[in-house]
Amino acid sequence: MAQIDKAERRQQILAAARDVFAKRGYHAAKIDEIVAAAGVARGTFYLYFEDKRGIFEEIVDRAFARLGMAITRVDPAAPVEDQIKDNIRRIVGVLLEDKATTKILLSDAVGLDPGFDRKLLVFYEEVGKLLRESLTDGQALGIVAPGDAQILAVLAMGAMKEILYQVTMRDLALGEEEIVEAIYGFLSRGFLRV
Amino acid sequence: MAQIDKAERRQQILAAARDVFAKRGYHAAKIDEIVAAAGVARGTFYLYFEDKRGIFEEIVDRAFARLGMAITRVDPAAPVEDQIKDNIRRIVGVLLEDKATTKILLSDAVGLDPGFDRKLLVFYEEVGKLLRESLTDGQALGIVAPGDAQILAVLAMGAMKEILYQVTMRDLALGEEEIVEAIYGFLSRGFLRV
DNA sequence: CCGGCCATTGACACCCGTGTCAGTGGGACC
DNA sequence: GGTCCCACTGACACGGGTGTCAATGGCCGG
Repeated sequence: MAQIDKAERRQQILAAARDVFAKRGYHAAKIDEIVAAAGVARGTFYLYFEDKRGIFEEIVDRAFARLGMAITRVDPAAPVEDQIKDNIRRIVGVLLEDKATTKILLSDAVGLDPGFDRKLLVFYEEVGKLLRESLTDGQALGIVAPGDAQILAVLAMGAMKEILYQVTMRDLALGEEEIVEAIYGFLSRGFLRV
Repeated sequence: MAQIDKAERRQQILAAARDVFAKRGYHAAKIDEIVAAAGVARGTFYLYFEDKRGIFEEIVDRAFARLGMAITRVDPAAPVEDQIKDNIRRIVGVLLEDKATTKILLSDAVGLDPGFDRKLLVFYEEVGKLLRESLTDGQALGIVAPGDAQILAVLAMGAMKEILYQVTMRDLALGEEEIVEAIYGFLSRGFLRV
């Protein structure tokens, strides 16, 4: 076995774990399958990661970090349409770029155990807070419909999560820009025209 | 131990299992804890249910059945607002009435394993089909915004799932009617008023 | 060429939870 | 009161997956 840079080996195991978790789900993913996929022995895994839970958590944390980077605050003083669309575009981009990780985030990490549930809720709460504040600003300017900004934020996040969940789990053949436009249109105007 | 009607005993174990699954999540829920909660011995459990997976599946199937009953087709010839609101109201009602089961549906059953994922997707696909058809009807009549009805259906379901997920997992103090109105307003008109 | 270091290996022991099954007891019917 | 039946019991064996650790070997500096 060729000597490999430590960081690179870590990366290699991380990528294998991501693929196996995405394919099997957290519990059905066995360490033996991960190390086989990484082309490494069982013991090596434990040199680089605490345990199964640890590596899974790292995958999720990195994904959240990437997602967090993609989201920026909307300035309600400037025209909002492009700002909103850009946010949606970046989020969709990050999630479709690595579908294995997205499946892990939206499916495997859900309902793992109470501890992990809390981690997810905290992340969504942070994103929700940002969104809520933007909505509240918008309401003050009259460009966002009145109503509980907290609920609106949750509904908006849910819509996005679901379309990306469906695109990831079934292979809905949708282009990125098509998804972005659909989300934007839905969030901004809903669908009734009575 | 008093003799009990068989159906009642089954029910008793089912209820205990529901509570334990909701509290711990699927994998952390041990048969021993379920039977303890039911006040029954380990062996008895296996007289009534195939195995852990079996009882979990039954809980989910029953929940889906109840949910399915709550949803009715929207007749686009008649005024739609009340029909839509009634559907939302019934769905929200069913899910908030038994939060333990709702938590199981929206959290524990997600990403359990590929088999269960398929079951969930099939259910959402059925609901989505109904919704999609209603939306297509509405588009023909010009009362629903143009656009891919499939995507709109997914976005609408996602918004509902998320608000109910949040209400169930954190205890957002929201009244049922408040939730119904918020969902309806969001689905029908979105939130931008530019 | 040699010695030491360190990443890597994989067989193994331990753990924990599941599902089983031979035994128990209480109610019902005779 | 006796006997049969069946729901119920819970100790146990089995399986399989995890994390460990003593052994290995290749690279590098001397």
